[in-house]
Amino acid sequence: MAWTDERIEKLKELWDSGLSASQIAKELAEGVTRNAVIGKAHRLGLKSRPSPVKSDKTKPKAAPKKVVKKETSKFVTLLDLTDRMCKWPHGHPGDDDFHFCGKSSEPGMPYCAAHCAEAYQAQPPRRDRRQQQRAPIR
DNA sequence: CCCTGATTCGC
DNA sequence: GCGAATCAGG
Repeated sequence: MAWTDERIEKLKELWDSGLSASQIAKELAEGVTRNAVIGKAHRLGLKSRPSPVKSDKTKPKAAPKKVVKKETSKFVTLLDLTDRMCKWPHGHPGDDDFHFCGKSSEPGMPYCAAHCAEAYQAQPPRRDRRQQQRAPIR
């Protein structure tokens, strides 16, 4: 697929319109991918516009932030866990305060007694729950 | 995971 | 010159 003058014209037009490369690719169709669009746009010298990535690394990054953090991680992290530690999670994975309970687990159990109780509650039967709520006779 | 444009490199 | 693959960030 060659870049005819028509296509190039349209490309410029759409690009200037602020459409994204993928949008333009869809618009032009004909087996044109966004990569093709971007590649051509570059060759044509079309600017980079609100390009998310590159741009400038103008990052003075001078925000001391007053007493940043505690360097001594007091949390039980995934790496700290041994098999006799309670693996009950606190927080969300990925958060830097994500950690585990870490207390001694019950023998053979992944959690401490308290968290075993949390984890292993039997779910009340979903069917046949109808009569449970009935007021005691008499 | 979805998206963005940028770059590289074999064709 | 072209664009898929890859990269790098949102």
